[in-house]
Amino acid sequence: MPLKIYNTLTGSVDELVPGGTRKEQVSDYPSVTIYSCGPTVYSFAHIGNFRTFVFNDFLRRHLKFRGFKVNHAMNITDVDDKTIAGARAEGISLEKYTARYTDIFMEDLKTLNIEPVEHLPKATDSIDSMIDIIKQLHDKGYLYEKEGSLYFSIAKFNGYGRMSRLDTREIKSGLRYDTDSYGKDDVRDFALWKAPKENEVSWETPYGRGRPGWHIECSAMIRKIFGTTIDIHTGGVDLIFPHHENEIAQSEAAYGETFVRHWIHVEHLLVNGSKMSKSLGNYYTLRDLLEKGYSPRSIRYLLISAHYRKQFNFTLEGITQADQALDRIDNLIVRLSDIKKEAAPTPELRKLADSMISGFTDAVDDDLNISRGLGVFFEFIHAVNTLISDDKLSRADIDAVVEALKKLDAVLGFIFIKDASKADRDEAWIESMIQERLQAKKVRNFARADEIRNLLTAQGIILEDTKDGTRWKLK
RNA sequence: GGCGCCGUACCCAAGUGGCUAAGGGAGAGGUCUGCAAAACCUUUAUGCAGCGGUUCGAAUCCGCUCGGCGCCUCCA
Repeated sequence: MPLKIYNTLTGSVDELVPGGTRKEQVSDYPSVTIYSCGPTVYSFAHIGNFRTFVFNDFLRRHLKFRGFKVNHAMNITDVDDKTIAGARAEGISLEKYTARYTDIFMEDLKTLNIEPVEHLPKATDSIDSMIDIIKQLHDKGYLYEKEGSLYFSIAKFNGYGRMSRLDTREIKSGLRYDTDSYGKDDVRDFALWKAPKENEVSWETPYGRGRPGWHIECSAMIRKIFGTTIDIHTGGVDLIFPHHENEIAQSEAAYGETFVRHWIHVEHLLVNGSKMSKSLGNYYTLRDLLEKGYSPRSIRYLLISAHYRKQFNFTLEGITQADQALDRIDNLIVRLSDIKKEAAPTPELRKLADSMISGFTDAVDDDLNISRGLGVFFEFIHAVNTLISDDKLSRADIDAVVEALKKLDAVLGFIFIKDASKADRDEAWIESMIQERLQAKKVRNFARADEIRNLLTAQGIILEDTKDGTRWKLK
């Protein structure tokens, strides 16, 4: 079964064909080239931003799981109005200012168990490629200059607005003007290169001093890193227009070849029914949530668990529910490791594990339907639990389950990461308390047994009495 | 005003023409237990916002109505 993903450009669920030519074997394909719109490093990213980044990670992990090679770039926007304003407000250099938020962002990615991508270019390192685009556009007559800024003329580009289906629309009249729209020939024309303002960073170019417009950096980096048409470009839905539409226009006008084959856009995270955004102030940063005691693992689970093309209402209760779902996974692992029976492996289990993996793969291959995939996974957990309860599994079966879980975790990235480690606790002491309690129970000194249990509970340690003994876990 | 998406149980969420409407949380019952807790098992929608229509057959297609959201402006 081929891997199919919704393509914003065509408006349909299309098979992913890296390199543009269909092959017999997945291994015959060239690396899947992916570009993801990254953050503007002017402050902390919020959890809505991370929905997209977690999605990017899920996508690349699934591609690798399916046997594709992946070559993935994500940009860091380190020069724009907000970063310039932020640096100025603190009286430090733009570099120093953006380095701080870049570091924070990278830490947050790591916290969420997001894999590093192959390329992490900064806008300010790609100025030469931007100038090349401008040169091409200049030579081909797509740009004009107004008051020292260079604009792209969308009227000259055939097919502008194809992806956002904007071409038939009228931009609503009476919209407020932003400072850049001043003097443009068409309101939709966009700045490629902005005239320098006083005390602002700027670069020298053959077309005058200035700094990059927003859209050009992505086109420039893609050109610089991948050279030609790439397979996948991802970002939030809010970038479809105008950002991605403008990228297409300037890249295809400059180089005369298809820019991106497959556009993938992630829907918004909502809070109380409206879009989470900095300007509305209704946002949580990752660090806000960690301070409240929620685990990165639960947050990753929550963000990944809803289908990427559906708006998702974010709630704290949702994180708690995610946490409970993860408990169910953890409990399976604990019960497995407690199996004592020695016997030959159960063929039934191997079959169960294989069909779980293929069911999961089919679900995720179908436009990354993670919700269905998780359903398959939890049905498997249920089935294995039943086998354990019926005493049908032996120690020889543990590996088959763990192996299957590891395969899944290569895609999900939340099964085997641990937040609070048992090793952080004084295990020997806990074990001794458990032994003392068992002794007390034996001589029917239940008051002492309960006292010990309460003492441990107060420290966040939960005792589980099973017929094979007592085990403990952290709350 | 233009374009688009969504409305499935107490909550979250799959399913987009055809067996008994996945899965997670919560609730209820059970197993285990000195009692608990935890864990596991069982269970919870004759119905899929409402009303019409198409069809042998619709949550799924079409129309209308109601409700919510997004984009059209910096934004993941």
